Amino acid sequence: MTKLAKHKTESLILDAAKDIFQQKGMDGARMQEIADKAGINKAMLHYYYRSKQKLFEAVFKSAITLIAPKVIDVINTDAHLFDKIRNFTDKYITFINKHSYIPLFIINELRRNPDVLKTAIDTNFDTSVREKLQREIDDLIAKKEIKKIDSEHLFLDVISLCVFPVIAKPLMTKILDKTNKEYHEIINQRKKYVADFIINTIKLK
Amino acid sequence: MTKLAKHKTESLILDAAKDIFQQKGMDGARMQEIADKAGINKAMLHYYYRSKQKLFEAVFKSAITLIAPKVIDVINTDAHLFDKIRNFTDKYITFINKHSYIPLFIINELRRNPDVLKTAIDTNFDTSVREKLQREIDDLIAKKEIKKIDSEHLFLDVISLCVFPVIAKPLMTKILDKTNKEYHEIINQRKKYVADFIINTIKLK
DNA sequence: GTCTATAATTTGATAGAC
DNA sequence: GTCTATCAAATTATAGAC
Repeated sequence: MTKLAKHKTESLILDAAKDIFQQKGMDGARMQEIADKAGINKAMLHYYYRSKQKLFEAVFKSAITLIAPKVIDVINTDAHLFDKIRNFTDKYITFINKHSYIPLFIINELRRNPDVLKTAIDTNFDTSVREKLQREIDDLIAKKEIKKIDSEHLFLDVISLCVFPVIAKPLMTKILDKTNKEYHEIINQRKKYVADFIINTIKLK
Repeated sequence: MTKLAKHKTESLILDAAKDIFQQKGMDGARMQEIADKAGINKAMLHYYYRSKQKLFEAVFKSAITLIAPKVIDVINTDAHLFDKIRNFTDKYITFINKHSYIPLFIINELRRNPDVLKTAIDTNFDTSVREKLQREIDDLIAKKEIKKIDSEHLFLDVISLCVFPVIAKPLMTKILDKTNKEYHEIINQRKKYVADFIINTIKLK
């Protein structure tokens, strides 16, 4: 039996658990529903993951591990800051739009349980990435290519402008009185719009 | 017996329910916990609100009714667009920072149940407000005070920049490696920072 | 209107056969 | 490893006394 086949059930369970947990959260998810989605018996969930809490933690870690590199890899390239921003808004909005449950899932569960899951975050976001970004910005300020800006606010700006319209999609669709298709088109426009917006604001001349 | 005293229990229940539901969501909230917080018996919850679902809907409607005017009132003043933006970022960040559970509560529960609660939203956000904003923007574009901008993207920008850093506070505090106090200070700075950021981007000359 | 007691149901978890 | 059957605890909801 191959290693893949050997652990086939385990990965079926994890995939199903991702779907259900990310959609309904820890409290709303039902072990029975996960088992049904995986096409196996409920007892198997406990055989492989012992408890709902343990299964949830596996899903949470996989979500962080999936999304963190999307942020970090862009910052770590050698491209110019403007290209990083353009690259990021395009790739990141595409990604979270496809996996639109993940950011809200992380935000929610971290609010409910701020400490227990810190390991997953510490492992994936280290300070060196932020320091690298800060140095790059300081450098461009010195060269008078951009205004004197705060890297932390800039980071928050970019993330906010990309993520919020996606996670608040059902609410904003109603407030703006759009169809789902129309709102989807607005999100697509933002891949370029957000980058232009940010770059326009920070660049000198 | 005064009308206030007559319904004292009912309002004790609603206040307690707001706390618990907004903190833990529909699925995580427990009727017993709400009763304990209200200082009355669990049976009273059902006497006044029949079911958990009905009590939840009362809380949801009150949250929408509390937050919607904060957006609408600012747009409806006769002030210049720039002053509206400055006024909004200041007042809105102050408000949601104080009631930081409300935006996430609304976003979450609307995701889980997009249709049932639409009444509460339709009642509070009507199209005339957005049309008024659009006319004002068109007017300023014609006067060449601001660039040609899309009012819907602008609306999303302002809301995103104000709300996201607050609702993602536990996550962003960790990613930016801040203490709670330091992050709180960053949020405070944004009351002015966000307005400057937006105005700087849209104004001509 | 308010309480105690309890019904009815759901759900995470386990025992034990195969 | 996988399944069926079942337990034990938690939780919403209600009945009925006061």
